[in-house]
Amino acid sequence: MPSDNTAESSSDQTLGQLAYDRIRLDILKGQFRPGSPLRLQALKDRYGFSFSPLREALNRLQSEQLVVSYAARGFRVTKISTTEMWDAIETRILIDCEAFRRSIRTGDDDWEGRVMGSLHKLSVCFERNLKLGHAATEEQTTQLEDRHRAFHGALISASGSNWMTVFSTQLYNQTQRYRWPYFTTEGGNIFLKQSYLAEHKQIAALAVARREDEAVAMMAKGFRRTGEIIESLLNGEDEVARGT
Amino acid sequence: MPSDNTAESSSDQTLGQLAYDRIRLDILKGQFRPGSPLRLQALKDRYGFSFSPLREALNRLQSEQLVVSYAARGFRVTKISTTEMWDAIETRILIDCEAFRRSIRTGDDDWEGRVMGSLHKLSVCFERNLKLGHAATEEQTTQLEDRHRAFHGALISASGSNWMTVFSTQLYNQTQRYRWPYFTTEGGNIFLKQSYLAEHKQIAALAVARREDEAVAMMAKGFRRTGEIIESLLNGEDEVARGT
DNA sequence: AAATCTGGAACTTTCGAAAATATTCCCGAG
DNA sequence: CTCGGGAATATTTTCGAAAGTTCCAGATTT
Repeated sequence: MPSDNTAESSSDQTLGQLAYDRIRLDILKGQFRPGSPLRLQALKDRYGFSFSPLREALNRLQSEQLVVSYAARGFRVTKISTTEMWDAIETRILIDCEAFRRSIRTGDDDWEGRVMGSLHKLSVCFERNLKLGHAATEEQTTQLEDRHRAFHGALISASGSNWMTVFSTQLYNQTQRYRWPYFTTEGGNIFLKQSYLAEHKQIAALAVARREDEAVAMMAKGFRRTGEIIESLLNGEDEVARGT
Repeated sequence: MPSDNTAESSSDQTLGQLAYDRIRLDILKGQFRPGSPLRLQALKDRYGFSFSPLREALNRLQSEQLVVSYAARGFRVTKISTTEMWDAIETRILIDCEAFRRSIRTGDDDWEGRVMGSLHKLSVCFERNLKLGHAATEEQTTQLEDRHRAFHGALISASGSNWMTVFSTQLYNQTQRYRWPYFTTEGGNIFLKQSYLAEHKQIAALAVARREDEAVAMMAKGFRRTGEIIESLLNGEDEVARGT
């Protein structure tokens, strides 16, 4: 079954690349608790890579703020907290909305195609999940996340700005960290909410209709609403709520 | 002579840290031509670090878009071009202006102090440079750049957003790459233009006067004008103008 | 002459161990 | 009992060499 994401797919990846991909995914999925140390020996045992590629991966993740390092004391998963989450969300609104605006203004047929195409793939997946009525398997959730990411990528893919794309991706990664732990719960799984899919359909419709302000406003609202859902769930937990 | 920047200064840096700092600085100063390969042996000879710390540094720089890597073919300095420059400038305007706005709205006495203090240090340096009337030494230019960076950092230092700060720094680095090569030329050295200092003084004045819109507008205008100066100089050169 | 092999040099990437640095734990002094 | 001191242990960081790729030039074939 062919993969969904737009990976570069060249068969010649270095081990460092692979290690980077796998560790990043595991952090995004919360396999390592935020704030916990990433010991090299443990990573070696887990993935089978040796020190060099692991170090390579960790250094890159450090620049992307998924990992922090302390001189001679190794690496840790970056902590999470509601203030950190809101910072990521509000900054993403700043970036994505501007990139979205530009795309709506200058996007051509190809862009519209990407938007509607990725929306369709998201919908298919989404409805399968809705029909299930409960938390899906890990693999299904992964696919849903991938397609959700692809859809948001498509929306801003005609911005013409490389930097906005890079930053958007980085912030998407951050927010995914907050979403993922709740995909197993009823109330927290946004992919189980009918309204969430409807909202995305409407954003796409407004986009191709070139109704810029409405589209952008709806996107921003969606980001904030997701934040509120997560926040209410986070407040129910001890460990994270008082994130130092 | 104590350093100007707000480095963490702890005496215990790893070699990887050091290598990262030095290579980054050399890229920003154009010591390596954009697009040129960064061979490990050459870097080892130049800095005296061995492969591991060098690799560490290069991987981090890759995440910050200062170098690109090709699997099993090593690292290169990322290319420059006018379109890349304008993307960095416009994205920086988006980020910095929002962060500036927030700082003006919520900044306290400490923030005002940082703004006026860093402005003063910049002015002193600037005027010494102006008095010289010609291109300064490398060391003087470095100090000027450091203080210029510190001033812009101070302006947005009360934004409350970690992400905006991170992105702003990254974009500042990019734009510095374009400025630096022209510090040795009469027409291109912005630090030799009286108006450039006056503008910065005015931005600071408007900021502490909480005249938000005017301050932000002037900042954006300044960024764009610098871009135009660089662009006109770049067009005079072959190699860079047709950046693929 | 154009295109395709092939061998070796130049580099990059990876490994495993040595060196350097932090952390833990135990013990004795106050 | 509490508080350092200091060896023993755990971990990170760095090194140099081995393994694996790419690149290039020259020979060989179409």
